[in-house]
Amino acid sequence: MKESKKKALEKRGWSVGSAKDFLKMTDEEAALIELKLSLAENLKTRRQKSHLSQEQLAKLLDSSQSRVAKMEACDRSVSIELLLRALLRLGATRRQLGAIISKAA
Amino acid sequence: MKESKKKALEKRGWSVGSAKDFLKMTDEEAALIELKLSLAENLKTRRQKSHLSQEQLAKLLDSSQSRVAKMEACDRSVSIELLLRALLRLGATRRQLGAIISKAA
DNA sequence: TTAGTATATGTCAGATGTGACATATCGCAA
DNA sequence: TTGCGATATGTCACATCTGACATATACTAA
Repeated sequence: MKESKKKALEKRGWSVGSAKDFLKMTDEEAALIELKLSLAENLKTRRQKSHLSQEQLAKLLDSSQSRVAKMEACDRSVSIELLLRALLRLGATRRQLGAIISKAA
Repeated sequence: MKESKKKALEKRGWSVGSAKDFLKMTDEEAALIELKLSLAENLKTRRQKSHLSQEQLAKLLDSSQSRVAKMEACDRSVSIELLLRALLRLGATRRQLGAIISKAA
């Protein structure tokens, strides 16, 4: 993982914290987080391309603006399932989800 | 969704139950469940190809045999995140996960 | 400046997911 | 049949996720 990405994640509460903690992260954990990050980035892009505010998207998802903000920020409290659900609601196909997940962060 | 698949899901506690309930399922929900099902099937296949028992895989995942059984059975109580975690632990690459997710159930 | 809109952050009660355990069922060899 | 290893199912305490709310910050326009 790149250092810039690491820092971005630290801010989100991933306790990638010290180098020690960072090294303790297993490969799977790192892969999962990067995967999640890709989904979050894609969600933000899609929303913006759809010219929707977070508030509007929230309504579409039966959720709240604050949660949408957290989804896009890849907050610790956001599950992969929630991100997938949101992307599907925004019209993403299964194939497109696969493409997002395939690509390295 | 095919009728056979629907029945398989009913047994797993997805309350696809009556035709009415079934129709109430949104496209996204159906897509998510099928996606989950694909991951679960792949997990079982991978475990078997690795000649591991559920008990052995459970140890590998710091989990329990019963949870592994539920993962493979696509139980309601199993998250997509848990399935992805397990697949990664079994050596699946991000690209392979993408492929699983791309393919229709 | 002020006001308005969009986004970010912290918190919390209720919902959902998780490992662990007990127990049941299956498949097969002796 | 009996016994045994593997898998399935039900339950539960504890952990994590979620929507909602309050509030903060950022950016424009008047």
